[in-house]
Amino acid sequence: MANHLPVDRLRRGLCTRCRINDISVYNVRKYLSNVGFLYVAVSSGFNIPMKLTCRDCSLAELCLPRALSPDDMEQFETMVDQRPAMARGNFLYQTGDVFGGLYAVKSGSFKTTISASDGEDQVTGFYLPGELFGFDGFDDHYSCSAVALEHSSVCELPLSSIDQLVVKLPNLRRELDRLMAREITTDQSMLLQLSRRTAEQRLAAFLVSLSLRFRQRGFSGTELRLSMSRYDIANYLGLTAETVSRLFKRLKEHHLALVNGRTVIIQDFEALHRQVHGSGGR
Amino acid sequence: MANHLPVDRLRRGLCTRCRINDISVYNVRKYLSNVGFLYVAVSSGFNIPMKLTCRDCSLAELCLPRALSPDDMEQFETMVDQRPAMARGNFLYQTGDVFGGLYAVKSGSFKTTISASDGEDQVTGFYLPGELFGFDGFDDHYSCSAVALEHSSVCELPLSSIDQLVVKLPNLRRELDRLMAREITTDQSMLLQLSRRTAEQRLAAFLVSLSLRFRQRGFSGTELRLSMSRYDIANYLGLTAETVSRLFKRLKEHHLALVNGRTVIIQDFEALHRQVHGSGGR
DNA sequence: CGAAACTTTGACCTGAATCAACTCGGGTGG
DNA sequence: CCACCCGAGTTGATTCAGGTCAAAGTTTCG
Repeated sequence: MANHLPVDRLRRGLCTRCRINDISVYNVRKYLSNVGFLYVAVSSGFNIPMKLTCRDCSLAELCLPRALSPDDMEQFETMVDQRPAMARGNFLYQTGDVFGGLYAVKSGSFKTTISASDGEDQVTGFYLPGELFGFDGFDDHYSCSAVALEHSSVCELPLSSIDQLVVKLPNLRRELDRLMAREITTDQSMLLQLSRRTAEQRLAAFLVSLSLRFRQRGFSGTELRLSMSRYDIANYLGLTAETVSRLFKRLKEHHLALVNGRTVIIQDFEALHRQVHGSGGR
Repeated sequence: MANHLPVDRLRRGLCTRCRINDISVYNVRKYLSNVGFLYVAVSSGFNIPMKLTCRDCSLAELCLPRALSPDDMEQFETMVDQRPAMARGNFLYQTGDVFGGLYAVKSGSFKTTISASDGEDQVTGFYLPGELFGFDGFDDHYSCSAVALEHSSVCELPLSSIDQLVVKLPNLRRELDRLMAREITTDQSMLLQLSRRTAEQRLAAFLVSLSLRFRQRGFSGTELRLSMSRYDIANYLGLTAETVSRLFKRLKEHHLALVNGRTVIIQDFEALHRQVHGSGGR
């Protein structure tokens, strides 16, 4: 069960396999150094409490406070609460809960879902380490539910802190506005996806987006481990699990990607990219 | 060419037919008073410049500053620019334009569209008087284009003003956050619409939403005049114009609504509402 | 080790897209 | 004032992408 990650990230405590960024407290069994990469296998050791500052966090340059000066960062840190790790399938918040604050993924991953009156759910987003979510609650109550897709942990920025901080740190306000705008933009491009793209194009877009986000986080952009089920992917893309399964099969046949269970190896990123932006939808 | 509206709205200058809220400067030809309603016919008189304060605006209780105290409102007013009226089909801003500010619809209506790399457009929203839009630009550049669907005018809240005001008026900041969150929420419920609902349900939801919004604005909730084409509606709902046309026909047959060109008379609101929330999509 | 949850595969069906006429209404210019 | 034109809207015939149902694998995890 080995995986690779850049040395400097390991030093600062990022584990790629389980994506928990407190690797220093983990039981590291074995590692091999190799041209800037280490192969590590990890086990157990979850839930060890440890106050990690934002400055030390391996996700610092991806996360909310990245726009802040060192001084501002210090103020910011004191307002952030680190939540205990959560098991897969647990809710961080549910539809209708009073807005408590925003959350940054520290490790693991989350999905947000909105539910129709008849019980049908729609997955509205997946969130990877360093990504901020919870904006759907800014209007007093969360309109979505957030569920951990695997063993995960988050940092919380409570509403009260936000109100205090945005006055003191105008940069933070701008950054929050920007992130919120980005949430709107991605939702809207999803609208375009869902109504104007074929199933094939949607899946390609999904893989391309995941690949880019993984790479940004220092993971491999070509070997991905999906933390969400076929059902979640299908639901997110407005398809059925069966269709997603068949599409994965087609990707294999066309040598665009190797898919085995939840492991995806992207063989031809360019081709996938072309498929997304390729001429016309349906 | 007559239409009705509450007396108190007329005094404050709201015309229902053309939805221009400077009716006092219009040439009112004929009116009949009747149990709190007036029937008016209006003509010509567009583009007469007139500085209208937010406090006098008939949309005050719907628009952005509604959360402000009279004192705050006074500060707010000075920052709002009234833009000249625009003809149908003109762009207020286009994809890629540098973010200039947010816009509130004063009269008429707008659509926002996002365009795919291949030129295909997707309508992401329709905006009625009193509604605020332009949030898609908060991340430096507008990701959508905004087009006037009819003769329309807007109030502009420039970015520089926003930055100044949110510091002075915390209520305004909260209200902006709330509106932005609402934008996210409606986009996400559109995601659900597009991927989990049948064509019939989507159109029903569209009509229900329009009806409620018209009513909120003091217009009739049962007799609507659509300012957008079948193509726009279809595009917004992820359908084709042909399908929308057939669905309207079906609504007529089932006596749920009378549709004639761009005039819609809702006959059975409850039934439409049930259709939206009815058990299961597809 | 075994149950439950997730995936894959196949056969079949259907809702909405596509393509192609045709109609209607409003504006224009002779 | 009317003939013409053009874009918007309607209607019908046909097609097919992706949904549905069913049943057999395959992980995963207690």
